[in-house]
Amino acid sequence: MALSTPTDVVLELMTMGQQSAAHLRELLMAASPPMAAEHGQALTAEILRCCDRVIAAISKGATGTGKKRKVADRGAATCPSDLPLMSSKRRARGGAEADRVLETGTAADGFIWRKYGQKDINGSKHPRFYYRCAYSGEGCGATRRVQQSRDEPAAFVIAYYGEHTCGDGAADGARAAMPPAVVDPALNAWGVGVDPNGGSPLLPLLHTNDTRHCHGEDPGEKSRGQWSSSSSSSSSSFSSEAELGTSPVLEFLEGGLGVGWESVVNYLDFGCDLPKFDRA
DNA sequence: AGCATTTGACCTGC
DNA sequence: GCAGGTCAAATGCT
Repeated sequence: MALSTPTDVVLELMTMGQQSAAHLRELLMAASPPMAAEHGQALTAEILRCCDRVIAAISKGATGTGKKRKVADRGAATCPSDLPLMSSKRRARGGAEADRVLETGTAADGFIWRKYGQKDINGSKHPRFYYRCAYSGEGCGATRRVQQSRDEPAAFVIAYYGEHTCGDGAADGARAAMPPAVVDPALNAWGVGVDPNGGSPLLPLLHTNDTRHCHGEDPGEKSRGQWSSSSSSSSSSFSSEAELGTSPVLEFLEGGLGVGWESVVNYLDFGCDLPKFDRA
């Protein structure tokens, strides 16, 4: 592949996805019964809209302002399926850059996550990563766990816990670019998330009491330093899970909609410089 | 200097 | 005792 940057790759993949969706729509129009065609067209239209938005956003952001942290600029071609290969306690400067994979930053779900832990999980050859909303300092209790799928290494199982109370309005737009493939943890089955409130059918299923759309306060400060250890010692006292039951608020397997989405999501989610949806 | 990231250590539940 | 989840010191980057 001659795609030199992650942005190029994402653009290429999104374009592929866009073409596939367009093709699907044509097929639906030609072959499906009216009802199915109607639903199918709505879905494909949504997919196309998402592709357009992502492409537009990336194109706009591809001009080089990408300034997450340095790591975002490095991992280029190595992002997707190579999960971070941690070496020693601290990666050596310089040398291992090619293998570097960003682990935090803007994710495909539009929220900004910060990694706070990593753990080797029994029976899984891939470690599990723990992320917390970057605005947890403001009391946002959302966390997520990311684990590379054992069966399908190119896919990542992501589980969300807790609720965003950080008022991330910008995330709404970004969220529209989420992959449509959703696993309902209760059903343990694939499906297309349809927002019961009439939102984007591409958005994952959320509990109805999910309060993601919270007050949009200015997240002006771009960084908050170390986690204000307000929760001090009781490490597992995180309450959101208790409030919401034992199952994650949202869980889905990224990579369920074919090569395009899978790859794109992997790129986006692991930090290959998704154009930042400005929170300010 | 300040903030982000890494990762070993610690905590908790089973 | 073990495994999963979290903390926080150490370290790197801007």
